[in-house]
Amino acid sequence: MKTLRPKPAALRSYLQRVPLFSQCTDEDLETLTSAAMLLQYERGEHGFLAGDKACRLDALVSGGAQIYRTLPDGTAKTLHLFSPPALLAEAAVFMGFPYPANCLFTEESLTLSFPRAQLISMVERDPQLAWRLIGQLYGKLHEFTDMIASHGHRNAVTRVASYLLGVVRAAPQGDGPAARVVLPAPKKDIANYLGIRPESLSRTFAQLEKAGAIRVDGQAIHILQASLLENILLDSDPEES
Amino acid sequence: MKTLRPKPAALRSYLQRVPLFSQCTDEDLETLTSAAMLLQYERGEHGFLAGDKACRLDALVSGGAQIYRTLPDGTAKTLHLFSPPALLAEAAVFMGFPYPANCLFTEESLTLSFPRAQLISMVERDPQLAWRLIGQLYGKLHEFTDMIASHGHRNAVTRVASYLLGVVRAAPQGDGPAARVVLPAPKKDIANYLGIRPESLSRTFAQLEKAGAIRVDGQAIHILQASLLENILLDSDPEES
DNA sequence: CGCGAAGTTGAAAGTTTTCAACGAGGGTGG
DNA sequence: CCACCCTCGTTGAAAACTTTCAACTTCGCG
Repeated sequence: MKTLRPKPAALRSYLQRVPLFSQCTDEDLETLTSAAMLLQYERGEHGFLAGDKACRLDALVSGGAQIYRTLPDGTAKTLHLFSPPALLAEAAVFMGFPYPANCLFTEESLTLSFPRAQLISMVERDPQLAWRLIGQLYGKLHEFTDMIASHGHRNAVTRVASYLLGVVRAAPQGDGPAARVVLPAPKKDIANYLGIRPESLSRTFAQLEKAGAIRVDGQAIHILQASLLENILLDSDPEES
Repeated sequence: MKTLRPKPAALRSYLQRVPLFSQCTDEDLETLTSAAMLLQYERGEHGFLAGDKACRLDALVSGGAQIYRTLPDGTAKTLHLFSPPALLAEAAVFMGFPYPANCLFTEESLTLSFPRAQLISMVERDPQLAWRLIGQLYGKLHEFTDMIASHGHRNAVTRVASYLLGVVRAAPQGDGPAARVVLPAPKKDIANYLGIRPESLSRTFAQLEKAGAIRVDGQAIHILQASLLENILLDSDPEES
């Protein structure tokens, strides 16, 4: 982890990409800019560990991160995959609780880091900001809801199809003939996130590729026929060619 | 669904059991009491459906409820099982979004129902209340986190053990020699919540019973040896007798 | 008393995991 | 600049697990 010293203007431009602060008053932005730090993390480095005191809020502005938890039997379960812009563990930070899980950067990343005390006082002064925070939490709750629902899918093919469709929907690219999805983490982490083994994910990709629904090119997945994926969700027996 | 007309004093006593409002000022409690409705639902009745406009907040004060979503293939997935006291879909209500899932009462239940507009203005007047709301959302986020993590458990036995331990921990009863857990819904719904078939849950209970870890008595589960369950979580090979 | 929903149990079928081996890619050090 | 190593990803075959299908029992309720 390295602390960068960017020009205030650059810092300000990063700041405006963070959804929570995008509509702040100039005064608040000024305060934030003066106290925020721009941090650089290597791939494989940890942002925080479960149990750490949450005294700073990190906003991911570039790169990628994952939140994972270590289960009693020693294995790890990925709870969340983040692409920028995203807030990391904002709920724990605002509540002043220790982090409930670990944060690992899956690529070289940049984060904006804000001291908790300052955020608290800003929220207390500005009801608008409180509502936006509640909105953030709602959004995350909704994501988790979707994730749990998708774990209900019977087999691996369905879960993967559901995941791919979810990502293309969230991506800003045209979903026309051949949308492209770049996986936000190595495939083994995607597999863990989806609740299957890396081998199963590999086989599932191969199967979808053979069916003509996608084309796999390293971490990039080309969606050739979204309709095929959608059919898999509708009926788990899409009579593959 | 039937609207009851309780005495204000009774209504007030229900109100104080709702965590979000337990520390409200007398004035706020007065306002809430005058606008709140006490509703009675039958087992099998719906509180709301996905897509409905969330214009009231329901607090479960007795009985039981489940939140479930219908997947594209027509099957249902239970996302949450509620025992009183609990708030139902508070995030959607405060954000003014339509409900993202369905609410079904698993037993005859009583809820306190508050009009959204009133809650919003109360939160805006009272920063303390806003923080408690954020705390509520944090709590729910945390629950979902645990749930997703528990879906990471390899086999059904481990998931069930994890679930049982989670419930005893949340229950106020002594966890001494033989704690007792009453399932908050029929076993088929518990199974769905855990992401397994009812048959598998039945077999798993039988297995745990044979191992001497629990005793199943209808919807009541006696935890005979919590340590056995904990061992299952630590190592998925607890050399069963 | 009898019906229907819920739960249990058995055996076969289907899926995923596990174990193992191999190939490709990136980074490091000689 | 190349060899080496380690991680990641892929593929195969066997093992383990869950689901499915079906029959039967239990329980609650009219």
